[in-house]
Amino acid sequence: MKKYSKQRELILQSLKNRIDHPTAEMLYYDIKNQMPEIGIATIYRNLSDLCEMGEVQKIKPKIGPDRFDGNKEEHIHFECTQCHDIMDISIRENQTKKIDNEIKRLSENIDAECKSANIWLYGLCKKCKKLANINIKD
Amino acid sequence: MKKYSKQRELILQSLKNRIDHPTAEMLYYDIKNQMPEIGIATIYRNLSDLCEMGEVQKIKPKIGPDRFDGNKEEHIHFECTQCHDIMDISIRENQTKKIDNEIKRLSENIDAECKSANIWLYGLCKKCKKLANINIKD
DNA sequence: GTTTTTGCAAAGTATTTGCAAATGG
DNA sequence: CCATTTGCAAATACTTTGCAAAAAC
Repeated sequence: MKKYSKQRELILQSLKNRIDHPTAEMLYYDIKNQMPEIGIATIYRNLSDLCEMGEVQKIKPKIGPDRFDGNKEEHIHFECTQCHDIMDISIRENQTKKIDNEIKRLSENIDAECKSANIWLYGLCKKCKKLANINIKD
Repeated sequence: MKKYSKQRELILQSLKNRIDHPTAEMLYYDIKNQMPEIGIATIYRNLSDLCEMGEVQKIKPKIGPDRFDGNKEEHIHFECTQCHDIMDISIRENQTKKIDNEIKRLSENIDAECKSANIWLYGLCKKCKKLANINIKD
């Protein structure tokens, strides 16, 4: 049976308070401020548990260590190919359905039972797009 | 300037000959049969080069080390949540466009310039679906 | 001959595990 | 009390790097 732990609660709240899809290490330093004795292993163990509990999502960026996402709303991810920030893009019901229908149809091609889908977008984020424009003008 | 290398050629051919999205290590053992002196660092270095050259794609499964894909046709990936095999699903022109249009529209939500998209499907592959059915009957 | 690539070993990241002590129910 | 969780240190898994020798051009 799963027992409450102060550490797990802090990790979950800390993750929910940020929108930047931190790595385990980033969360570790964040939480160390409120609880200096905490160990990195506790972070990894709890993130793994929280994933299994469906409270948190582990995501794999193109570059760098795994990141974590505490957003439980329906959304997809955008990764900037320049600064590697990851952003959530929330999607509305009707969009979801349109895409899902199209995608689920694809899994018929290999005779598999598709349970879920994951969509990633890549490109330049707002910030990096702006920077790119400045550099062109120089 | 990039020079030809027997090793790189072998790695690329070996990857193109298989459909199982091997890890660097799996390719290493495969290629060791034809060239026993080869080192694992050569595999990693060349896979990384081949990625930059656009000959090969590095993909991140939910579980385990990075995998590599030598299929240059338009396709998406299906990962079995049971056996963790990864399969290609080829998509036809008209399907691609429908999905792409829907997806690219999403990136407008965050004011980013979307350059590419990646779709993953998850579920039970044909093999594991069959096995699951047998177990239910027992 | 110069530049690139190789194989090997060592180093570097990221993550997991074993274990005795602490905490939760 | 018993089960779970913790912090620490050590172990593991995966990948990259430095370097002298070999291969490509």
